[in-house]
Amino acid sequence: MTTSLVWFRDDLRVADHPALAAGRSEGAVVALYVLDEESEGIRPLGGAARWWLHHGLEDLRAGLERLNVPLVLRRGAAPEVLREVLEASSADAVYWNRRYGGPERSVDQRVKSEAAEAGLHAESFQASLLHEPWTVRNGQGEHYKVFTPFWKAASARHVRPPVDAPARQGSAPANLPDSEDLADWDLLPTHPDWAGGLREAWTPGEAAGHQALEDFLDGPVADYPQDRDRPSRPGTSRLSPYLRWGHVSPFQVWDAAVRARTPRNHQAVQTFTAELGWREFCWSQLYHHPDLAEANLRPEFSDYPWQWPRESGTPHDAGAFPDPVPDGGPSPTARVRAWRRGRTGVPLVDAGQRELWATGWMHNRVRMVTASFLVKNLGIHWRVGEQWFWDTLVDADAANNPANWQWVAGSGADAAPFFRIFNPLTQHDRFDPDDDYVRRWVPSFGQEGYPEPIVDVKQSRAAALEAYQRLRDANR
DNA sequence: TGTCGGTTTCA
DNA sequence: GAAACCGAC
Repeated sequence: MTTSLVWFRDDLRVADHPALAAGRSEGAVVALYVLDEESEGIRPLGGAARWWLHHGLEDLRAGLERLNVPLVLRRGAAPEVLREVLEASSADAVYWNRRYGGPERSVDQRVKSEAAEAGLHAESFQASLLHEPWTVRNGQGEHYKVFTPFWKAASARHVRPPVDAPARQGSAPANLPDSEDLADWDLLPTHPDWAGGLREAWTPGEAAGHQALEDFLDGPVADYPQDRDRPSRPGTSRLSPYLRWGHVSPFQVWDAAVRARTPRNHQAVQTFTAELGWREFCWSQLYHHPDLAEANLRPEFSDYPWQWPRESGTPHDAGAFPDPVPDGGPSPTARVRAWRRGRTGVPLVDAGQRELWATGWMHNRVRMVTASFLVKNLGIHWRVGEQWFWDTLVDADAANNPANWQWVAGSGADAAPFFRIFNPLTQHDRFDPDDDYVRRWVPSFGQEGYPEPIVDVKQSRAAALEAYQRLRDANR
C-alpha cells in the first residue's frame, strides 16, 4: 500500500484540504507539521501567534485523529526535516498546499527538487488563496497595483467549490516517524502567563472557525456595511485568525457567503467578500514584493523623516532622527511605549491598543485609527507598528499586516494618500458616539488620572503634512 | 476606508 | 446657524 506524507503549514484543517485529500486518495497518510525557525528569511512567529499555533495544532491533531491520521511534530529546517521524515515513514509521495511568501517558496522549491531527486512524488495545491497571484493580470500582462481593478478582474473568475474532508483511513501507516512533544515547543507563555485575555476571547480551531462563519452569515452580515465600522458592536466576522491559520479556507468562506446571499443582503454580502478581496490583494503584493514588510513600495518614502525608538532592531540606515527629537516633545521611545500600552491620552487609540494587548485582536476601524496615529501624529516609522502588530495579533498575517501598514502610511501600492490623516477624535465621535467601546477598554476614560494627549492632534497633523510637503518638493 | 477650512444653501 | 458642498492637502 502507498503511504503519503501530507505537510501541514498555514492550513490547520482537515476539510477543504486538497493536499490531504490527494494523499488519502493514494492510500495511507502521515501528517507532518514543522516548526521551522532555522530556514533563512522565515519570519519568527510573534507571541500571540505562538499561543494560537499551540492550540491550533492540538485541534488539528484531534481532527486528524478522527480520520485515524497520525500527526508528527518536528522542529528544524524544513528541507532537512522532510528528508528525515520521508525516509522514516517510507512514504512514496509528499503533498502540501502552496505558500506565497518569498522564503517559504524557496524552502518549498528545495523540498520539491530534493524529493524528485530521491525518486519521490511531490505535489502542491492551491488552497490558501482564491486566485493564484501570477494568474491575475491586467491588459499589459502585469499584476494589478490598484485594488478596485484587481478585485474586479479576480472576482469575475471561477472559484472552485470546497473539497470535503477525506474518509477515515482503516489503518495507520506501518512506519510512523517519531514526533516531538508539543509542550516542549514552549509556544504558550508561562512567566508571566499573559494569555488569559486571549483564552477568554478566542477558541482556536477548525470547528470554532466554522461556527464563527456560520454565526456571522446567519445575522450580522445583513448590517455589515454599517456595523463593521462600530467597534462596540459584534458587526464583523472575526474570522481573521481562522483564515490566518487556515482553520477556515477562503474557498469555504466564499462558498458559504454565496450560499447565504439573498436579494435583500446581496450588497452586504458583496461588501463582506470584498474583504476577502483585500486579503487576496495583500498576498498578491507580498508575492510580487517579498520584501513588503521591510521596504516602502513607493521608494520616495525612504526620505520621510520617520522616527524610530532607541532599542535593538532599529535600522541604522533608516534616515531617523536621533532620540530625543529635535523639535521637542516626548522622545520616540516614549511615544512608542505610550502607544503600545495604550497610554497616549487619545481615547480611541488607547482603547484599540488595549483591546489588542488584552485579546490579541483589534477591530479593523480602530486598527486604521491607531496605525494612522502612530505613523502620522507620532511620526514613528510604520515598521515599528507593523512589528508590534506582528507580535501581538493572533491573526498576524505575513501579507495583510505589512500591506495594510503601508496602506496607512501612504507608502504602499494603492495606499491611502499621505494627506488622508485620521483625526482620532473625529473618528471617536463618528464610530463610537456613545463611548461604549472606549469605556470598555479604558475604564479611566473621562476620569481623573486619564492622561492628557501625548501630542497635540492638530499640531502633529500639521507637522506631518509639512514633512510630506518637503519630501514632495525635494523629489520634484 | 479623511480632514479642514472655506463657501453656499436653506430654513 | 446648521448642513451640504467643494477644493486642497
